[in-house]
Amino acid sequence: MKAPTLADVARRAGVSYATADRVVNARGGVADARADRVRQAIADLGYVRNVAAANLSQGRVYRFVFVIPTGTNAFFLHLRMILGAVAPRLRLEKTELRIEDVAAFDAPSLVAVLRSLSLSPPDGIALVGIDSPEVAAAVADLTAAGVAVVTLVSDMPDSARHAYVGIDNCSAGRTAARLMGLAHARGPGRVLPVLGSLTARDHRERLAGFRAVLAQDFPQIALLPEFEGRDRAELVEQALARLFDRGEALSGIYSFGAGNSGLARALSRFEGTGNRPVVIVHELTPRTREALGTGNFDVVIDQRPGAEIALALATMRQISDRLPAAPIRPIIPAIIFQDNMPDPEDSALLDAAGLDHTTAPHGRQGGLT
Amino acid sequence: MKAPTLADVARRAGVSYATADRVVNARGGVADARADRVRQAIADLGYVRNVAAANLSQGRVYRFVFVIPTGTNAFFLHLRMILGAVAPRLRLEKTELRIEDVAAFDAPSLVAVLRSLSLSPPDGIALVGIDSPEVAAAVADLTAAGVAVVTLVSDMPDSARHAYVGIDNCSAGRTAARLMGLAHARGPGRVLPVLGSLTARDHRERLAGFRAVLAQDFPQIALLPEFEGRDRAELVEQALARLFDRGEALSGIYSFGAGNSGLARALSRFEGTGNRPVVIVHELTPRTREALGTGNFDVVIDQRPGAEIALALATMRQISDRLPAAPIRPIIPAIIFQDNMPDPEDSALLDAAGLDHTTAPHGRQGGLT
DNA sequence: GCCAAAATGATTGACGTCTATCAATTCCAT
DNA sequence: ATGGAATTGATAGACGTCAATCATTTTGGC
Repeated sequence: MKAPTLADVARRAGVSYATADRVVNARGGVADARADRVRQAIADLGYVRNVAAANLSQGRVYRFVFVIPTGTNAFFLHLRMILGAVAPRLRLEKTELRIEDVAAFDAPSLVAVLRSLSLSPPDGIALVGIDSPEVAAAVADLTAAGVAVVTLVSDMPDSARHAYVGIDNCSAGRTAARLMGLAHARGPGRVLPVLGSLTARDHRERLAGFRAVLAQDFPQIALLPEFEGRDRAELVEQALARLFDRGEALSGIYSFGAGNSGLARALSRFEGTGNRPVVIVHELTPRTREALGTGNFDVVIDQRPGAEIALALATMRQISDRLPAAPIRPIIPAIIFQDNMPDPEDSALLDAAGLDHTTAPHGRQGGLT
Repeated sequence: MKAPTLADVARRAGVSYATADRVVNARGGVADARADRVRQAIADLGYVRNVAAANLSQGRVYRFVFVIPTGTNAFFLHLRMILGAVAPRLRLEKTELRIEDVAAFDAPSLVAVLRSLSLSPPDGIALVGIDSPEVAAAVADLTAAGVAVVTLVSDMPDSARHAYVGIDNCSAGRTAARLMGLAHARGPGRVLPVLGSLTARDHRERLAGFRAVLAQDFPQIALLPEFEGRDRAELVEQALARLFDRGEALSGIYSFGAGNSGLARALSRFEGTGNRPVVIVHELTPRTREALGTGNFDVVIDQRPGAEIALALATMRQISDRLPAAPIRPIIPAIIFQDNMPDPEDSALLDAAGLDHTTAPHGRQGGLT
């Protein structure tokens, strides 16, 4: 009752091992009729090639590249730190990680990096999606060349990327609105959305989800026009300071871009007064962690970069292994209060749940031993 | 620059391959001095045995057993469904899953199952912890026999189990309290805790966390004595009905046992009145999902059984592989509103983040290629 | 110094796959 | 029919480990 090998397939198809091998490894030079018989035998026996044996024989090393924006954005710095921390261990698993820098929000720069990568293509590339036809074209070239391409954090649904690894940003925005509504259970309020840039798809989606739920379920909350902070802390701080100086009575802030240290500074004037607005932000960073702890922020929605990296790696490996694609589901964000902050040193680690094994099954085939 | 093999170790230690093999596989018959030289060579070279090659040569199959309580508890039914769904795919990875039934909350029954399993010990066992010296003794025997033992959902910190796979229940209770407090931002209230049984460690921890945060940060909320529903829906429904009939003005309910369908029925009397208490429950099930959708519950704290199973499998595999133990971190629960419910059919699947690769690294060794 | 026991070395076949080479067969166009 | 091309078969070595066997050396007790 053990798993069939390629030799079994060859025997069943009535061909030699060499011919069966030519078919499964697409080496060419096999007549159609024979190739069909081999494929039929594979289907009949349910043959799945033994990736471990294959990799052993080839001495295969996976080469994966993460293309990460540069700059002071705390989230991406965190992503880099995790990648650095897991790289040594991954080497034991014959996986080499490389980080390529790219300017943030800069399509031409991203295209240049992708083009340069295609000179000696790695096995897989993870990149933060940007809405741009040129980037989409570069991605298409890479996938055509057999590179596994996944989008990280922000998707490019209209490109040829194999999968998106990240949270459902619309759902995250809706969740933020629900939390905001919960905190306004017994009264009206005025809420300000602060974002990085409307050119980023993930930010657009969060805003749309936030708006939709507020409009539908919380008519007592007035939504102010969003402020575009361009991920720059000082801009955020200034804008809020001006608002507060004008005497604007804010009951809530939803900040879903970077630059939250500016937000924290602007809020310091409320310390001890007890009438600080409700503050919901994205991404657990040293700053937001601190603000949660001191009670200056209420909620952090974290996209769990460790889980994202783990899933990205597993996805790229699976594509490289030519395994039947398992459905990739979005990362479920963590909703964090001062009471359930994960251990800071743990957040440098990959998130639990192995992907070889944590691969989702195809359907409802059911049946235990 | 490739990874050292056992042949390299033998050469470095100045012994034959056979001797080195005797050491790493604990076959005995090696003089201490020589064994030490081999171990030194292993340390010097950083040798890590190639598990894939080893398994290939042995035709190894992992045998893992999940000991799951019987009964109508929706959460455990869900766990069983996930296990059934992933079993076929795991077989491709040379992993055989088996479920053993055990009566819920019943230490003698659990001991009997564990004893029977030790007759032909599997490679790993995952079980729901019960506070009991007899169970702890049975676990100790199993680990001594070389079985990888992990506790699932509820821990047994004083036993010899290798790891706990589940959420931090104290933190979950604190989170629930924070959410409850957020919803009471502008006024006092009376909150009722509903639990399954105080004999279950996970329930005790949730209650303790919930109490602590309410007492510390939300003095305006009065905490009623907890109700023990014994995971039985009809008991929960009756108790609440009596309470409401008496005119008790509840502003919040935190239910962290099973039997939430009874809670939903008891709450139906508030439909359309707009003054239903804030309801926070545990575990995403068909019932709680429905109640979230209709607006009868506000928040579900889900321990993500798919992620738990994935992590349990990865952990057992890692122990079986005699790999350096990576720290096991708690599962981060999902906080779910009507706005961010995961796709129902997805919840039958394992959670993302492969564990071979999603294994956490040891420390801060750092350094990319 | 002798003998048994213990320790060590040397080697082989298996696991399933990939790559490569060479020989043998079939096909097709002329 | 004949030659060249395309197809097919047979086989070997490599990957790193494990299990097993048998031969050889060393050790320790007397």
